Amino acid sequence: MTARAAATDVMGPPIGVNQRTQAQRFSAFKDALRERSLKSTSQRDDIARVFFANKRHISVEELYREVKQVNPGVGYATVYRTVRLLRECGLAAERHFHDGEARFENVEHEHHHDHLICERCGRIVEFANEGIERLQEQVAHKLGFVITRHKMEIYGVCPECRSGRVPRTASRRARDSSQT
Amino acid sequence: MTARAAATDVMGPPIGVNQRTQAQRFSAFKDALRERSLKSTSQRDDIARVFFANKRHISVEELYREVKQVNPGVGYATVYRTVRLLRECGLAAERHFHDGEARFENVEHEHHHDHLICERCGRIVEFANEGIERLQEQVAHKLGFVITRHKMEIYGVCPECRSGRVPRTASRRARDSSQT
DNA sequence: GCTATGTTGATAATGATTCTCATTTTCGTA
DNA sequence: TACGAAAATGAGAATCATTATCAACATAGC
Ligand SMILES: [Mn+2]
Ligand SMILES: [Mn+2]
Ligand SMILES: [Zn+2]
Ligand SMILES: [Zn+2]
Repeated sequence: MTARAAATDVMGPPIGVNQRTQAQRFSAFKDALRERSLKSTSQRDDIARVFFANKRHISVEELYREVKQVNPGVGYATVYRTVRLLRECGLAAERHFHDGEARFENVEHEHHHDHLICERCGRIVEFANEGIERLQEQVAHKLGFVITRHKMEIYGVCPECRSGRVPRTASRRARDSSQT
Repeated sequence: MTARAAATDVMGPPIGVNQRTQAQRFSAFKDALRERSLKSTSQRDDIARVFFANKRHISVEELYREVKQVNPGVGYATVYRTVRLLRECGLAAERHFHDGEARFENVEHEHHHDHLICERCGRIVEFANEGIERLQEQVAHKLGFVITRHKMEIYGVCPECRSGRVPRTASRRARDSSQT
């Protein structure tokens, strides 16, 4: 979406191409509801719209607050329920970055990716690396396992944080996913 | 410790060599207490002994139950406190395998390792792979990060579970770490 | 319009972990 | 060996994220 570094050798193919538009995602959601004989409601629509429009890796708390601004009546439980629904429909992916709360991101079908997380400022950078994936397969195969999924997160300090002028506190997990 | 496959190419050097004995670990613990001006108590000793003697990847709940058998007066909070202490002393490593509760394992200084987890029976197999570690470093470096730690878990189905005769339920996370 | 059925919001419940605090232990020192 | 400051303990309350409950309320097909 934003600028991309030409680091394809180590990084694998660019992340973020071939994304569905917000509108496409929204109608995919409506279709999924229909298929499952679930009902369309204003709160589901609002929550989904905010989710599709949003930056990546949003927590339920954050999503709840944003939805409140467009539809103040929505309850916490409904946000939880809808986010679970989005996950079940394959439109949202749930992540757990060891900061207690779950985070959700839009699913781009084509590209699996993993994460690099700055322990100082909370920034999250995505990456995909074919070599790592291949080695994982090899290891699993050697041990007789068939992989269903995997999780890999690298924690460290991002370049901005290392360069001295730290983005102070407060804006911790607000800033998110520079999508380098 | 047990039999080891000669899969060093993909797997890296064998895990589990150069382990300290239980007694060595225990006295390292006592030393750590002294260094920090913490007091030696019977409950700390009992909890630590059980932990050092135990199989890998034990949950606080499990540890609590085992400690109860040797010292029924020990409270839940003390087990939590002691396990945290062991972690701070570098004698225990905390893991989170997406089954809600934290698990702790003895730290073998020489060998970092990652995990393969069977989603069917809960079996946990350890592995170390130099190639993966190297690629992680490369990816992080390319993105300007300095790695502090990382987490990688592969989930799948183990050979036993695939071979039909499933170790029924119930023994879920009892069986643990075949240390292939 | 009229229901059957799914949905909602408030709130209680849950499960893992941490905190509180009154009581008890430990251990260096007299 | 006895003291007493400092630390540790156990029971239960508190916390935090998430899920369950349930009465009141929309939705959608007829
Ligand atoms: Mn992501
Ligand atoms: Mn392990
Ligand atoms: Zn940072
Ligand atoms: Zn299995």
